[in-house]
Amino acid sequence: MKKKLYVIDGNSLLNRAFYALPLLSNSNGVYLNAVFGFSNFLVRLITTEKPDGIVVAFDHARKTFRNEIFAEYKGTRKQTPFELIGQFDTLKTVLDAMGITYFEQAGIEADDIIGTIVKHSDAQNFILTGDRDALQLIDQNTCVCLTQKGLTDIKLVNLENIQELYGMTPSQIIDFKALAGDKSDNIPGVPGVGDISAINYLKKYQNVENLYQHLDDFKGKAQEKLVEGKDSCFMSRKLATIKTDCDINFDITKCGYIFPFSNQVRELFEKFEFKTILKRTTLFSHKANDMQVPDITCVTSEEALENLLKDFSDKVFCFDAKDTFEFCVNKRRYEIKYQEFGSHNIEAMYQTILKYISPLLIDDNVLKIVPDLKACMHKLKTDKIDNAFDISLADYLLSGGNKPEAFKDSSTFEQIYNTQIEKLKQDNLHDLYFKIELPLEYLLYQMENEGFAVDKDILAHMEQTYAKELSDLETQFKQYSSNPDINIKSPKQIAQLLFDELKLSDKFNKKHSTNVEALSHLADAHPVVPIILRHRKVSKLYLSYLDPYTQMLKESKGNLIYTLFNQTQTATGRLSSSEPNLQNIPVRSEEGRCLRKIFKSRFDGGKIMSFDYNQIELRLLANFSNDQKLINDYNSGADIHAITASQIFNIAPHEVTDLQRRTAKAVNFGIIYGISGFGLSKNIEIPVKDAKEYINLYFTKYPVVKEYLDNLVESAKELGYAKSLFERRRYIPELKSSIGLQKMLGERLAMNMPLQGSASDLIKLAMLNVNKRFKKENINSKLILQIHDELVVDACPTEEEIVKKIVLEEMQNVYEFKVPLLVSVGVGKTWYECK
DNA sequence: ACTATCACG
DNA sequence: ACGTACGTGATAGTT
Repeated sequence: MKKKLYVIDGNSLLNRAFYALPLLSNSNGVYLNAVFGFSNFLVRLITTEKPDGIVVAFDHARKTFRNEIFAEYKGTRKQTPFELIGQFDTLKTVLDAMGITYFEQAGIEADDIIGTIVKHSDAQNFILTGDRDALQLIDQNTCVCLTQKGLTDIKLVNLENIQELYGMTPSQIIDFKALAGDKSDNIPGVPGVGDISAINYLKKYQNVENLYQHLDDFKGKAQEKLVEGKDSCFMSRKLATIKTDCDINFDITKCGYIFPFSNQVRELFEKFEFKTILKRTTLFSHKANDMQVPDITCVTSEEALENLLKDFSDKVFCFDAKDTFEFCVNKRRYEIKYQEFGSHNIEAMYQTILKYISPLLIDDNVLKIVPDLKACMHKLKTDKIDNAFDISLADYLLSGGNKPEAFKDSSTFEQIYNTQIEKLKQDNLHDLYFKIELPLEYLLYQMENEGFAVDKDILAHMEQTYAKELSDLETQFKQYSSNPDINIKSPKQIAQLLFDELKLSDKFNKKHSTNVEALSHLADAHPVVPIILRHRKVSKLYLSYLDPYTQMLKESKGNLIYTLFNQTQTATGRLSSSEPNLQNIPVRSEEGRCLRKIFKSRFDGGKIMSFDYNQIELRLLANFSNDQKLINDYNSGADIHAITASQIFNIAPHEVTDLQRRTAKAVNFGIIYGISGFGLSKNIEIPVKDAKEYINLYFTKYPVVKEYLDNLVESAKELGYAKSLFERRRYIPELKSSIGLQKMLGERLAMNMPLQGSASDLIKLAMLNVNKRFKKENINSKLILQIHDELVVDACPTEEEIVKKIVLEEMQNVYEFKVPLLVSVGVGKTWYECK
């Protein structure tokens, strides 16, 4: 077997990685997205292809021998963004650590190095690049892996398929550029000859020499162009020809690499915070240090635990309750595993542990520091933990929209706490943490424990109905395909059936997308399309909701479904809900909405009550911007979108048509999301020009809003972050990007965060206030869900009125504004009837 | 592990 | 010239 040598165009791939991945920096502010993409690419290459050798080639400087032939060669190239420049050297340190050889040399390009290598290697060569120039190097021993978009999608081009894919032989790639030129490299070619003529000429004359010997075949303009462009043509050919005789020190025996990766690689990746790669422990030859040295003592009996805690005199108790219980006494780490502690299971272990640590937990003079308070409460089955501090929650506020890290070693918690406390004060986050987030964690624990009651009969009935329809739809679908094994759930196979086998075409859908939007255009084109659409809808309802709930309740004695509220998940300060997600129960379509009939009150004769902030984000916009006109408009009490429409279209509110209101509604959403003409145009399917016009009209009517939004972007640029009403931060490094797209994204984030973030702040505060009132007034009804701008209460039959009064008061009066926050109430036996 | 799709605010 | 609405989670298919 021939050895496999992979020759990588370092510039091309690092560039691709840079533009394919979001621009994120590690905590030191170093940009590493391209290095991350490249490293991932290497990992994938090494683990799946198992190459015998890898070598990387880089360009050395902008000026090369080609600039001596033609000064403007690559003259139209844009400056490399500054975020990328430093990543080249960083990548080289990674390659060094992996033992991968790389080449760069003054005066020549990566392509020339690659050309020289493949001509001198006796291996099977695979060139990895995004640049089609390399196709000229294809021969018996060499093929090219072209990255399509990003780095995951790769097209293999070899001697067998190049003709079919490009209509040319490898050497004709050069002649093609000699004729058609290359815009990106600024190779002129023959002026006036484009891609199509170039291919036709080459089909007939094979190469440019032969073509110019048959100039007589051409007439008029075509001949003129060729004659005039002859010099340019041959010069272009020189420019496009990759050198294969560079003076480089290539030795195939030195193209190996170290795998599994050395500790050096691990240390680099740790510094770079490449967590997803580090998690794959099999990639590394040695285990991470913190796994290697278990400086932790196992506690194996109740007596041992009791003795340890007897001596406890600290003012701080650090612990973590997961599958094992870890804690810290006198700076030493201990852990308890249920098997070695003599317990039957984890639950039993924690009940025993609780007996011993409960005095500490309720002692207000002992500070409890934990990495995830709510998770600990669940394990210990108690919220009687006073004077607690959650370092993940603090980290969430402090890292302002970046993903919090996991805290593992309890002996470090106290130090982390000390640092965080200082930082919270510094960043004005102290109040947000102690007055809102930390108290809220206790409330969320309560809510998670309440659960949502389910009507098992209705659930079972719906589950069966949908299961039946689902299997009927699959049978029907299969009749339309020649392939008996076709899978209706595979977008790929559906695209194949619709666009290849049935030859359906949609001029708006060149990408052959199979989403609802694309398929609805085709609904009348073929009877199979409605079946697919129906299947999508039904399988969504069945697989995301009905089936999982059925499974969950099968194993439980009661009829309650419990969700988790994740408090450190979102960039804006919202909660998220999972396992199952109860924040995305269908409501927009009537059929989906029927699922809400499953959710009912736990009380006999009780009611589900839903309280919904009306357009909270728009009302906040009016308040924050202080646009007197907007404030007056909103205070007039009429329909907000209709008012906006009357302003945009310059008509009286009662003259607003449905379409105008819909348009205005979309404009209002656009304002919240960080407006863009393109986004609006796509959303309501109008020309970009019109969308921009509407936005302009809006800002003409509300100039102060425009000024406010501009200021938000300015302030975020200055500070490096956007902030909410209660000082919650979201860092926006994108604003500093020199890449237009990233920067514009940053600007939209800067406009959206203060609105979305403040709305989250406010509903969190309202939840705490509602809870306080419930406690004070001995309410037995239960707050069970929060859905961003909505609270759901399960109300006892006797408390309906008082609950309504309390929740309305607390939500509407949560903060004093010029434009008041309004809340609408829905009440019903089931969640479905809450409208 | 990533992508497409679709449910919600 | 190019391509963008903001924030989530679950599922299945594909790599």
